[in-house]
Amino acid sequence: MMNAEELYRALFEAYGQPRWWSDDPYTVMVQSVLVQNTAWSSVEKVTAAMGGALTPETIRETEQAALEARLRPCGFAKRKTATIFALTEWFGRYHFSAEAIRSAEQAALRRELLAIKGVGAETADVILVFACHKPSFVIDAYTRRWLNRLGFPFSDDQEIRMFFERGLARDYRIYGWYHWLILLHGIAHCKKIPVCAGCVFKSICNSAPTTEVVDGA
DNA sequence: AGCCAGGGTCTAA
DNA sequence: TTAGACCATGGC
Repeated sequence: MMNAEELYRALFEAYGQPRWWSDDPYTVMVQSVLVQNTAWSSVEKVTAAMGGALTPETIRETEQAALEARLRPCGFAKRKTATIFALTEWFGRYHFSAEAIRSAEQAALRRELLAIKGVGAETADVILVFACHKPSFVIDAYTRRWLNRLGFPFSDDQEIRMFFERGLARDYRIYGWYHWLILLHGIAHCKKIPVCAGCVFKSICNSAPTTEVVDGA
């Protein structure tokens, strides 16, 4: 059974150097809410439609009904709008400063984020890693499914968190890259309906077909 | 048609 | 504390 670091190397080997979510912390905050239970293509569509308007200043000046209308393609527009306003207010308490959130204490930031309605563990951890530069491992549906199919007996997210946080250097960049690699792998091979052809983990994956299937057959 | 998409909240037992 | 209903829209 591979450990967290070996799995990382295998993903890196297969997918190469992953990109960062976004260098702009506010973009990370908004998109992490938009993507909840939603296809990434919808997030891109809305983000593109907003043009360069993804700033706290612009969002604060936007009427609630207007923002709802623009977010509609991502689903759950009412709730996501409220959450984005709340997140904006939270960021405002740090004067919309990247440096301010990055110099704050990780545990306090996580508590504050989780106190915002519409922000759960995954969204909070995405913001912690990609916006606040804190090592807080992001566990999403792909992560659970991937580990499960590789045969790990984890029964809850706490055990998954320990597996990664105990096995890796506490470097937020590794956490972010790791999450992005799992995402890339998930999209390519680890959806609910697995695509085993060409998967680097095929030989050790529970969802791999027992009888060999030739690509394209 | 019906399932799926990078979740989160609320409620009942 | 855990499982299930519910939230909404678009793509395939």
